[in-house]
Amino acid sequence: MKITVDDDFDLDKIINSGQCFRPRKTEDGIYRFITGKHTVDIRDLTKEAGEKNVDRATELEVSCSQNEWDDVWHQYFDLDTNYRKIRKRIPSDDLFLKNCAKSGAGIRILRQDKFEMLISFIISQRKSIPAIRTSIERLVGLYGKDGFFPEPEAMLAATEDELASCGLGYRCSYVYNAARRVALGEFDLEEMNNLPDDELFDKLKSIAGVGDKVANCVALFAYHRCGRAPVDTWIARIINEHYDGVNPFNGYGPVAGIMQQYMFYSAIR
DNA sequence: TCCCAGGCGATCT
DNA sequence: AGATCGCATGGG
Repeated sequence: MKITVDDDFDLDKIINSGQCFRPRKTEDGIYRFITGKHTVDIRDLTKEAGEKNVDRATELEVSCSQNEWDDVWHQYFDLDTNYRKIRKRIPSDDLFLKNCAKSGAGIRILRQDKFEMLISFIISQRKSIPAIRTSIERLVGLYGKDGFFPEPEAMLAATEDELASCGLGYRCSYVYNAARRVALGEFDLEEMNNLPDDELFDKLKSIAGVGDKVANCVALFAYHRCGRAPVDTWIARIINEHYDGVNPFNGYGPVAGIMQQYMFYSAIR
């Protein structure tokens, strides 16, 4: 089925923007995304035709039905938000950000699975992105069904040796305890969707292994709190080198997280 | 082999 | 509050 997206939309940038770890591009140029119990294969017909242009629409060929696209993937890719408009509203005196946004045009802030983001970003601390991917895929292999990310309940049966075999190292107890607390209902990740940003942030941080950075990543990439801007080593370096050590993200208001993604992508690519 | 990775918690001052 | 330090593995 064909889908037209009349806004910034670049799947290569999305899967390489560090916000997701499982989506991949196959050798045939097909992008595979998985969220919850849904999988979709996408081809970018515009890119294949060599006609990719940030100011024009993108034609996609998707493997799912129109209903599934509308119910799942439309929201997942945040297609109700106009990124082009947001990107062009960046004031020209912030030249560094403007250049980052130019190189990152096409990135979207995905609405990803809450439990998957929580576990993934707990794992992410002090790991390279390839190493994060390896650990997550091992978790999926051990506790997931049919290639989907594990249910929290499935991880209750985990042993320390099994988790260690996923390369989690000292994060084993963090991952196990987070999964246990979600499985036992101590943390209702869906209910937390109703909390204001600050309360969501504090609640996430009450999980061992979740600090400022991980809590902001979960808030941004699972709860779509686009005013949150995670500060990691890359962003900290940018703040020091380009903003005189003063965190600029408060000034970006409700789109701070989007600006953070442009900068992060620009830094790691 | 060596170095460091999308940080965090504990333990200081 | 702010600074420092140890931490388990895996990529490059």
